[in-house]
Amino acid sequence: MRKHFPERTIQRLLLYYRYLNFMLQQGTKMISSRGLADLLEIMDSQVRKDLSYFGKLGKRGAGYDILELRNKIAEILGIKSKKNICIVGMGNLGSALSAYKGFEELGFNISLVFDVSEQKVGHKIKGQICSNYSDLLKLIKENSIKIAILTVPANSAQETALALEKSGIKAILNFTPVKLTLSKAVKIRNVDLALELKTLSFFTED
Amino acid sequence: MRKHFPERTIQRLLLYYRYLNFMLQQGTKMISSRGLADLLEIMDSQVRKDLSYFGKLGKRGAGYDILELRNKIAEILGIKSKKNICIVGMGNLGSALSAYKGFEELGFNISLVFDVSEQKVGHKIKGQICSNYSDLLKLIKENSIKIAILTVPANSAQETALALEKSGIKAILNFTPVKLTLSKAVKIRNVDLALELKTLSFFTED
DNA sequence: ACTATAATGTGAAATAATTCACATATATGA
DNA sequence: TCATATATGTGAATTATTTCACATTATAGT
Ligand SMILES: NC(=O)c1ccc[n+]([C@@H]2O[C@H](COP(=O)([O-])OP(=O)(O)OC[C@H]3O[C@@H](n4cnc5c(N)ncnc54)[C@H](O)[C@@H]3O)[C@@H](O)[C@H]2O)c1
Ligand SMILES: NC(=O)c1ccc[n+]([C@@H]2O[C@H](COP(=O)([O-])OP(=O)(O)OC[C@H]3O[C@@H](n4cnc5c(N)ncnc54)[C@H](O)[C@@H]3O)[C@@H](O)[C@H]2O)c1
Repeated sequence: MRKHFPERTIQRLLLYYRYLNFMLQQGTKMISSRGLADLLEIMDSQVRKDLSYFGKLGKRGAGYDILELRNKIAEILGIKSKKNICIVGMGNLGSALSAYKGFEELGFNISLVFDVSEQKVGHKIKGQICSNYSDLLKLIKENSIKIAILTVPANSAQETALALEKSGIKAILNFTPVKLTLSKAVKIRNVDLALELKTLSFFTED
Repeated sequence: MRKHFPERTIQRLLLYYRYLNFMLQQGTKMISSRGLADLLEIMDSQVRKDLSYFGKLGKRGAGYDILELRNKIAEILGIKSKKNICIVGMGNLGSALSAYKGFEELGFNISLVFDVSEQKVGHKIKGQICSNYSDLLKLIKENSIKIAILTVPANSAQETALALEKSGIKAILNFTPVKLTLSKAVKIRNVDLALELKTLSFFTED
């Protein structure tokens, strides 16, 4: 099985996964590529192509067994094994994210959250006790955490990212509007919400 | 002169815009496509191709005049004219977004925020007085708002989206993990944060 | 058992986005 | 002024992704 799939394919797999789960709850047993495609408003051939990267998962003439396909996708995406993550910067956005159930559903567990502020360190925020940023290196190493969500102010972003790299973090979901510069060993994904809004707005008639 | 460009081009234009602003503050006058490209870690030919969609903006042998280019991009993206937007659902995420300065920098103004909760309606949240969801139609029409950010719970998402459509909204930035079904006249852009995290995680070695 | 219908899996074709390569223009220094 | 270096703008080539088209297999009805 190759390790070079379009990123979009992986993202669609996740969307399939959500719908399959929903259909399971409804008690449906089988679904066709067309059925899935209609739900997502994409082409059925796209669904088949996406799934075909990972083997022959369907049955000609019948479609896909929902339970089987759901489990297969969970396996492909590694959803069964919980991954611990941390959030750095428990301000407006960080604390909102720490309360979000959607991460858990995809196999993540927020096991540490950090801040520098005296008001926050040692206190519960959305059910999580906030750790001190000065213990970042120690705690992340101790807990072997590999993934971090970065929600500190823009002007501390690069510095914080360096600390994360030092502590052994291998992937950062970066919400700051800052281009982080780290070694190639750390994978960075930028989520730029202002950019999302502007893109939407640009392609909208008015 | 719109609509036929890759979406990614528009997004990169925004990133160029941020860097150009920064360089202006530094007092730099000119920048080459290579210079910009290095900052964003992309190809210089990509920068030139992006800009070439909008005319001959540079000077051979010299590069791009930063001020000129910045203004041109602002014009292309329509950043000079403020656009009013609203947020529906002032919970964890909605209230974090309402406090975000990044929207304003790209020409947006959050002029209305809505919730259904008695605790919130009529009270200030992050400096904004929260309006009652039951006044949505009236207030959005009165203020001719065309863009909405949707941050209500998943199970009210579709219903709320329909209300937004009815009130004249033309674009929705949807943070709920729900596929909204509206007429083609309303542009929808989904921001799926769990999906972003999972995509990052999938393509990370461990 | 047979026929009509449904649906997959996959090369091939089409479409989209990126990168290359270079002719052309400008700038700089001797 | 001339030579050299710099850098744009853009077709052409390449690479990536999506869609088509159909041979193949399964199902359901009679
Ligand atoms: N608020 C939003 O909705 C939003 C949206 C998109 C992007 N962002 C970006 O996310 C980041 C955070 O935004 P916010 O609105 O939550 O800001 P905020 O000021 O509310 O929160 C930042 C938090 O980080 C803490 N902090 C500062 N330095 C730190 C460090 N070195 N280590 C750990 N914690 C540190 C602060 O004490 C504060 O609690 C910013 O970069 C912002 O641009 C925010
Ligand atoms: N919290 C996050 O970081 C996060 C991340 C990604 C996506 N999301 C999604 O965003 C949405 C909101 O998440 P949240 O964590 O802020 O939830 P939340 O429960 O904190 O907030 C939801 C708010 O919406 C209000 N509300 C309910 N029905 C409404 C209606 N019809 N009109 C207006 N307001 C209404 C509620 O009173 C509440 O204040 C959810 O769909 C969630 O899946 C949240």
